Amino acid sequence: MKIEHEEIRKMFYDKCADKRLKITPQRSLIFDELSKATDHPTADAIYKRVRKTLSNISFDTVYRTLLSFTEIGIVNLVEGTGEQKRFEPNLHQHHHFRCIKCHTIYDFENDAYNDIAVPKAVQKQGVIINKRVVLEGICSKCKGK
Amino acid sequence: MKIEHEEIRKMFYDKCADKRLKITPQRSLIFDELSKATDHPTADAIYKRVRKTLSNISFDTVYRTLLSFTEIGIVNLVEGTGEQKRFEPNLHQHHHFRCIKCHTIYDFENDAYNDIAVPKAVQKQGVIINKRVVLEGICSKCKGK
DNA sequence: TTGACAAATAGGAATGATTACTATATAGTA
DNA sequence: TACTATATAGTAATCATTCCTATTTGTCAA
Repeated sequence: MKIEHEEIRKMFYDKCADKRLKITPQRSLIFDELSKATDHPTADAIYKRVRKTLSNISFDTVYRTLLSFTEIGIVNLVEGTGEQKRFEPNLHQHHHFRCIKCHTIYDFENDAYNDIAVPKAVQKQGVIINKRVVLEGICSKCKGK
Repeated sequence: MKIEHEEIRKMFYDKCADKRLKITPQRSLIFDELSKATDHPTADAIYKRVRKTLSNISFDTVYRTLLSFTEIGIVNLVEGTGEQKRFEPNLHQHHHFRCIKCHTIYDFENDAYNDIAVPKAVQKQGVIINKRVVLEGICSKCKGK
């Protein structure tokens, strides 16, 4: 556990250095906070969490930082249908089951999905960077509403 | 072609009657306009199109109507990463290739993707209504920017 | 280690999408 | 045809996101 945390931190430093992003206390904190998160938080949720440590951090900084992290690939934007942006750490490939009632997103891993073949027709249309399966439905909690 | 159009229209009437949605000129027009669309338009884009026919239709009506259609299943909300909501007619199952640069969404059909198996673990978490594969990457247009 | 400078930040204001409100009009039904 | 629940237009309010500016701070080269 400890070791993995160190690895993640090293990846963060390396990637930032690589992409010429300065390591600031704000960025370190935001990265740590999102790395811990398992709930696909919104920018506002992260803002509330980091304010406990850096009480005068601005929302804009949190928001911009999350978008920067997304651009350099250490954070993912979760696909959704137009609500607030939601973020997640980009630590290992996984897929989503999304409840259409409560909008909760459940992560799951699946090797078959990771290895899904890209159709030839699509290969011609561009370069594929990411493959994600989205299962939509109604979760158990909402089913028994 | 003519026949398919009639079928789509019948489906629209049946589904609205079924869900107790009144058939209004506004709704018919919005449905027709989206059915023709192949570009995953935003509510605003649909608003601009229907205004050519109903010049004083309100944006709110268009927006609410699209959301109603989504709820009764004759329209899909396109999964994205937090930009404006985008809509598409729900006429046949398909999948998406999304360019992370220009945000264009390319539709494609693929039987293998339609038939993808739902993991047991997910089956326990809820009822799956929809399966969608999202391929992300950079499209040819953006590649040669 | 220090100084210079591009990059990043806080705070707040502006923008743009979405939702809410209300008086009026209308589709569906008896 | 007349009634009634819905739907609509027009507008206002809300909320997420982005922009702006003066100030601060990492980073890098000397």
